[in-house]
Amino acid sequence: MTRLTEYLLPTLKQAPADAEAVSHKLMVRAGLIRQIGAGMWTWLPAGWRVHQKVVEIVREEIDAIGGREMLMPVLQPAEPWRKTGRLEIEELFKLHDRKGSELVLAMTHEEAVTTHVAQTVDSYRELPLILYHFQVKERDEPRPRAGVLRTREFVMKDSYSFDRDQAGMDERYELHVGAYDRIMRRTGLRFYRVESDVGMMGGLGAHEYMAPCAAGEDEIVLGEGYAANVEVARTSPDVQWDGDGAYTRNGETLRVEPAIEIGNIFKLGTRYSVPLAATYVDQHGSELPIWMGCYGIGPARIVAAAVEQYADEDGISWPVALAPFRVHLVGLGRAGTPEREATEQLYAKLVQAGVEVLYDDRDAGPGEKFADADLLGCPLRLTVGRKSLQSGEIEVRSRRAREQLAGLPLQADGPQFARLLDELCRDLP
RNA sequence: CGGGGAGUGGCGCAGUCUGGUAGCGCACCCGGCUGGGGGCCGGGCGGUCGCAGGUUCAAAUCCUGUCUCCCCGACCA
Repeated sequence: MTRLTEYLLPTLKQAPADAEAVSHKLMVRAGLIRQIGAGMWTWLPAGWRVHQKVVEIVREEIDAIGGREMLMPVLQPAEPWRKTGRLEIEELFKLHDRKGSELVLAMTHEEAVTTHVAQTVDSYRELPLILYHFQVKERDEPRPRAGVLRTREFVMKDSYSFDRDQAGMDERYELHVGAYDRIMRRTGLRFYRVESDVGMMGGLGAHEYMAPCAAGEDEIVLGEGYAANVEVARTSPDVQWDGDGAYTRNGETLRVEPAIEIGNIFKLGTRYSVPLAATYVDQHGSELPIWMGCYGIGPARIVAAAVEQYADEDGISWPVALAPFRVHLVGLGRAGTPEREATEQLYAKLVQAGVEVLYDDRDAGPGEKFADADLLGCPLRLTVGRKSLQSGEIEVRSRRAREQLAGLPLQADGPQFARLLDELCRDLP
């Protein structure tokens, strides 16, 4: 799989001086991301593995509700944006090509996807439809902050649903609620689905998926069977707000927690289909506007939220589903020693058995290796040293529980290791 | 956009007030010791001090302009 001596994992003892958020500090320290400008971040190999773990979970669940993956460009003509009235948005990057044509860098893809559906869908027989992609979004943020929590360029999964009528749109919306619930559950994050404000989009309903954590930019109001963002709570008839910090509902005092928005789902209605002329012909021959919904997820924010929620003083502690590697194998002793030889053999077996393993084969001291393993935060750490040769056992440590688990037999074969490690991971948080 | 702060080797910093030719820790390279929680000793490499202009015999240091980055707030379709 991966040997550390052949990898790029630039870990740091000290966090960047100006970093404030835990995820910002730790993701840089663990060698997952590096900054190239304000709100512009590179994902280094280990960080990108985590990002893509999220992407794969999202892809599986959106495919499962009938989503069709595609890819639309970031660079787009300005005209459709003018039609929907969104060319005026300040966060939208605008530019001109050498001929002087007006272009934009897309901040979402309603204009593009609706244009294509308008071009290609004619009949009620072709609806409903869910289209989605993972694509970079560009936003001229007034203030990027906190590492990858708020950036000017980021990958988003955005899906769009197209229906014959409002009831159909509501159905597609509910499918997304189910898919999003499953996605968030699978990531291992603590999250809430909260009612949100329809805002200036003037839509017909919306929810946000919020991950509570200290670096969160938003606040959510929580009670027994109740979760909403503050804007909604303040205007809700059954919630009393004293104008200060305190909220009550049916006599219950509600808690307020900071949280990161990791996803949102939105009933658009005909907000985009009307200006972009996305219509279909129904069974009676009438031309009608298509009913739409849009659904976003930011994988980078899920990654950062996972770091925020589970970090401790030694570093990151990934949920199993997001970890860059399941197993961090530490080989003690220098090259040529018997314990190192045993580690090499173990590594070969793990690789052959398809275990996702990062092997620290550096010629470094044990303290440094253990510290880096804690910092990177893979769920299981296997250690092979002189003790292992004597006992015949590989030491196993859980990153999250920070405790030694039962050792594994050094002499087991690859498939046995794969099975034992799978079982161990199943029991981990 | 308002307020605050910062740009000096890969990272973290000192030096700037009071001008005199750049330093510390870590990292890195070489040699040796060590080998179960960032270990030790010795020897090295590396910096047009963000950029441009000015003042001066002399500028990291003073002046002017400019760029960039961070934090708080506002904003966040």
